Amino acid sequence: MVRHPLAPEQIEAGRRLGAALRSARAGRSPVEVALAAEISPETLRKIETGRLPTPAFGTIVRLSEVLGVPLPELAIIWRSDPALSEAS
Amino acid sequence: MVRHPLAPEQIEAGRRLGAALRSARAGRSPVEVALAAEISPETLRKIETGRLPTPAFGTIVRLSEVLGVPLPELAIIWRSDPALSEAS
DNA sequence: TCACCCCCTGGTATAAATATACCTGTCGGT
DNA sequence: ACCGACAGGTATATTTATACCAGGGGGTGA
Repeated sequence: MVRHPLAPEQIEAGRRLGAALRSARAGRSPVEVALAAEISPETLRKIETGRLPTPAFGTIVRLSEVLGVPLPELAIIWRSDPALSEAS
Repeated sequence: MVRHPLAPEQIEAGRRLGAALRSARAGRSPVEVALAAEISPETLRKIETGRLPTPAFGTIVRLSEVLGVPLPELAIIWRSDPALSEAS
């Protein structure tokens, strides 16, 4: 295999990331945020809904700036595997 | 067009990011770091040389953890456009 | 009620890029 | 002579990023 399909954990991580970004957008217009982050509104929506689970680094950097969410916080959300905290 | 080709600035950003990651790896073995970050050694080398200019968010997150480089620092490196500081 | 308008969902489609693997070769050490 | 790190080429399945579509709800105004 030349490129592994995304693992279920990564898809889950993408869902958490997207949900966090959407809640961070709060009341702001989706098009306004997307254009400010220099991505298309379609792409922003797919990221928020988790249909693009692993966006490019630069895309997340721009979104974190536009939305005012610290990058480490997004990293924690992305890494946090619910199965781990469950197995305490 | 369905997806824009990478802009020259993004390729430059990828070069800076890769160079920073390589210098952060310092003396460590490339395979050791790659496996710790759960990516293939080939991929790590391509990121370090800038041939993968915009890696996935999770890939950079794992590398920043393994190498001990703070994520915001990588973001700054990625964003810093030399043309901007030149135009002071 | 009806007509808009905006946000949102989920489907299809497609060029460009990632992530992986293999290969040939160079350069320093040992 | 060998080995590990490195560069760069080719190849390919999977994914991103973009765009379009048909439609569902929730307002608001005529």
